[in-house]
Amino acid sequence: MPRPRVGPCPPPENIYEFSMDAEEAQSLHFYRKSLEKTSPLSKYIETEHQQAGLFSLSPFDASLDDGADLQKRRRKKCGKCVPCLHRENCGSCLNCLNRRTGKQICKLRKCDQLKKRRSELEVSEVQIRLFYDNTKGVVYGYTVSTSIV
DNA sequence: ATGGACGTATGT
DNA sequence: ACATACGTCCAT
Repeated sequence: MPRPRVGPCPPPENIYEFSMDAEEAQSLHFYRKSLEKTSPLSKYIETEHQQAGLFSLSPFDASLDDGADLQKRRRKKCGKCVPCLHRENCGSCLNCLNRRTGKQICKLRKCDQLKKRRSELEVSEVQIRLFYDNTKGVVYGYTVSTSIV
């Protein structure tokens, strides 16, 4: 795998944008994972790619790992909504008062995403940006983002 | 519909 | 090992 250029900007090669469904995105992710296992340098290079911002570290991208039990894996708080930004437990909601047996986060801190049933969330498509050099036919990296309807 | 209990995934 | 809190089941 080629080395990415380090820095805040993507390398000046072509950027190819397209969308794929979640299943295709998983295949791409598995392919990347298999490359990591077969190349001794791959882990190091992967880190460089991440530092260069070429691979998405978004929660959804992480969730593409091991897609077999995607449905079973616990979701994580988004970290950006108002409830997530609350640092302190209110101490007076039912969840706070029932902390020991209830094992639930303070109601004021409950992430907006996690309030929804998983069945209410539908990933419509996955946007991919490929960074590549078409003179060499080399892909330097990609980013992944999802849209949810 | 709402809340309580609990197993256990997840991160440290 | 331990704390947190998600997912699920059950009662109301």
